[in-house]
Amino acid sequence: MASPLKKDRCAPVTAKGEPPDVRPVGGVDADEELATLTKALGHPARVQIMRLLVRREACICGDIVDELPLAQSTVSQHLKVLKEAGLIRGDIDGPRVCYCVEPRALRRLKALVGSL
Amino acid sequence: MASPLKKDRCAPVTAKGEPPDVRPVGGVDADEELATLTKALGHPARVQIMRLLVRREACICGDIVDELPLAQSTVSQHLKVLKEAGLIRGDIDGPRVCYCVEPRALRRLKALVGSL
DNA sequence: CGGCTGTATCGTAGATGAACGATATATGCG
DNA sequence: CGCATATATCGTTCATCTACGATACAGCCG
Repeated sequence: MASPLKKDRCAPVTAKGEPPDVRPVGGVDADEELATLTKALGHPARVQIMRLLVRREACICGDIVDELPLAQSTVSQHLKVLKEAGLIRGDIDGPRVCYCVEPRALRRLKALVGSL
Repeated sequence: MASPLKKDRCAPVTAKGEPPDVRPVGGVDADEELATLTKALGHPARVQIMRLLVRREACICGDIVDELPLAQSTVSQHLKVLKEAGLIRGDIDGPRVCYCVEPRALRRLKALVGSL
């Protein structure tokens, strides 16, 4: 049903050709940033969403709702939290929205956590 | 003033001789664990506390209160959150309490974040 | 055009979080 | 013993989070 390609719309998760992140991993700003990112991730549903988006190497759309035991509006709220933290991106794809991981933010998160 | 050694009381932060963590980094349990750990870290004050405890390679005690612009009771609450998440430990050291990072939990957090 | 579908937003209710001051508890000291 | 110090806990207030249903909105399809 529907189009056979519901994924492979956003940028690839494994973006390798980008410049390295030169921002410091310490200091007050970095602390704030780490707190913001971890807070956004600090809910089981949002962890699940991130894993879904990472596992499928492309992004999926509202299929996320089907994977979680939550109402559509609730999932949309969680997606908004992740988006506002910069961890994911939502590209409008016709009537639906295609979410995908923002590789830079994910790498940044790993760097900040790794600096502890 | 007081005793010249207010630190160097808890276990070393760099515990190298421990067995590797064999728990899976995926699955529902891991998702819950990651959410719990990141939620605990998801506040600027708690990030600062973690950094304080990590930077001093040994643990410090109530000096944390002096470093943060928060009331003593508030700091104590944040320490409780971190402790309940397993990220730090508090060893009673006479009249004070000596907090230090729990290296296993920190490594676990890094592994879980790294698995994303 | 008009309806269908997918998504976001609104409004609301209950739960949790953050911060503080006040107070309790425990330990060492004189 | 009684006081001083260090930390935890209590009680409270205000803000934020979580979840839901209802509804609004936007694009496609017939």
